[in-house]
Amino acid sequence: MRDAQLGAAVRTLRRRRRWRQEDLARASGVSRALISTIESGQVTEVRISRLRSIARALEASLVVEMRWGGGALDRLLDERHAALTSATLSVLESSGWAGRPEISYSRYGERGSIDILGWHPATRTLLVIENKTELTSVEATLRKLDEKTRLASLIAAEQLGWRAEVVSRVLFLSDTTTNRRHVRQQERVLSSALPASSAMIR
DNA sequence: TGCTAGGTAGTTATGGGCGA
DNA sequence: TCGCCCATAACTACCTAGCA
Repeated sequence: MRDAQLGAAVRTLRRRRRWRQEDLARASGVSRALISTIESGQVTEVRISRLRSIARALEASLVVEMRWGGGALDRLLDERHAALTSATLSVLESSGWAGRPEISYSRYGERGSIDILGWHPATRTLLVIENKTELTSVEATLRKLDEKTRLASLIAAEQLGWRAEVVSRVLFLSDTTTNRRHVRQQERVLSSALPASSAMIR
């Protein structure tokens, strides 16, 4: 949808309710000036969170999709993830662990892929590693990591013949300002679920 | 309802300091 | 050297007020 179309959609839905811009502004918690800006098609400087509030007030939903170079964006995102996976494998292997990337599974209706499965033969320890270039949702990440940790010993035994006595888990994040901020904001949840810091793990 | 000016609060990038 | 924290400057989104 183009910017002008988005503005027109907001206006149409607003008028359908017989609301003035003032009414929509109050319902969505933004200023009337912003409603006017959006309806005139100048959406580029408006935050997505504001557009979502307005859509919610109109009982509509906002779907944001980023496109670039056909399927090139997916490939680029994969490249960043692959680079992080590669770096993680290097750290793992230099510490005497074996590592297998992208172990897919489908069990009990749960399906997905373990980013890296680490194995330490001497201690029969299995390490479930989750790599994130961007930490968007801590809850979703921890939920998925729990699922993978729960299934890891079964998957490792079936697919790799690794019979573990201990299963642990690690979350690797790209070192970005945004990730650091998210970690600070969700510190209590993260430190409760993953108590060991980078230095301790190393 | 559209538009603008001026002001403000929040966000982000960057760099430096400190301890392990 | 690395990880972490913090201060700061620059930038941006959004507001109010006011006029057409």
